Amino acid sequence: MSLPTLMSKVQTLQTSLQAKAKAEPAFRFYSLWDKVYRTGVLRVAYRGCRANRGAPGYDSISFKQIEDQGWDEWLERLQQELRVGGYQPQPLLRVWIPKAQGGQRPLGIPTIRDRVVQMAVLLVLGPVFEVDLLPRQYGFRPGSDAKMAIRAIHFGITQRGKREVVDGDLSDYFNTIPHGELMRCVSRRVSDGTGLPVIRKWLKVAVIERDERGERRTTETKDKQRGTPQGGIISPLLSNLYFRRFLLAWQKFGFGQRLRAEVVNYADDLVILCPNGCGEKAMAAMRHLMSRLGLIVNEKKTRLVKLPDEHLDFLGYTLGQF
DNA sequence: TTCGATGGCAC
RNA sequence: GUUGUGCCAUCGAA
Repeated sequence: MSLPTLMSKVQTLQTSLQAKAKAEPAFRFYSLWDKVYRTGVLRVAYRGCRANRGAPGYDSISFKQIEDQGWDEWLERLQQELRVGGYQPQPLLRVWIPKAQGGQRPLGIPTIRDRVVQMAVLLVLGPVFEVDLLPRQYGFRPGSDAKMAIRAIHFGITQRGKREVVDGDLSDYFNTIPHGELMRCVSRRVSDGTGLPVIRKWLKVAVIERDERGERRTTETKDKQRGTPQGGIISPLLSNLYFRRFLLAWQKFGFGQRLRAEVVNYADDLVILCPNGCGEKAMAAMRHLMSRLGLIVNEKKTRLVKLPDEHLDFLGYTLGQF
């Protein structure tokens, strides 16, 4: 079948899954795995991974090697494994990259094989969870970008008169997300007996670090029962899914109404727009809820900004001096 | 409008 | 030695 046809078939699948999720907010999808290993989904997933032109993982197998050997046969073998349930994720390759503000960030690079499977799962699960994510979550989402988040903040400041802004930052967010709680977020929509264990394995796979002396194997996420790999294809979605819990708690405990405080979220960054006199309370409430969620508020980077005297730096923009 | 390449930005 | 999601821009092919 031609590539455009496969693409449209995948899109049709995605829109129907999303429509189902939208129509039934409490529906749990019980047969998602059989969609993950559909030929169309796997081919689109492979192509999507290749478009990134990313480096190989632990097994050192590159896109070129896969294609020299025959990529459709490679995909068929993978499909067979996924179908009979023999699929096991390979370890992640640890690479340290320098951060912009200094320090180093640990990447966990999956093998291309695991990246393709994760992409296939994202193609299927993404449209489902997209329905559940909240409007003020702007990071990592189709059709949304940093500029929209900035516009929302700007609107809150100028049109709604919010003059106290909590600039919140979480320390090492991806690596601190608790597995149990996260899997509960996934299980709210997914009851698939094959898919859920695979996602859990992705969270818990070993990490291989290479240096001059050789290889070192660690099982940090399995031991701490926390963290989603920085480099995993579904990690951004999972991070949004877990941050949603904070926003739901914010709603549930009535901080939005009581303090008239609106939260805007982009990945691990958040801003709380508050009227005069509410900023300190909102910041304290945020700290409390975050610790309840097992997350670490970065005290050095979290602060209360009082406009218009002070300004706010967020997502590469500076707000407050108009 | 939809795919391929290149570059940039946010996290 | 550099993963990932999303967005934007340019070029190319239909």
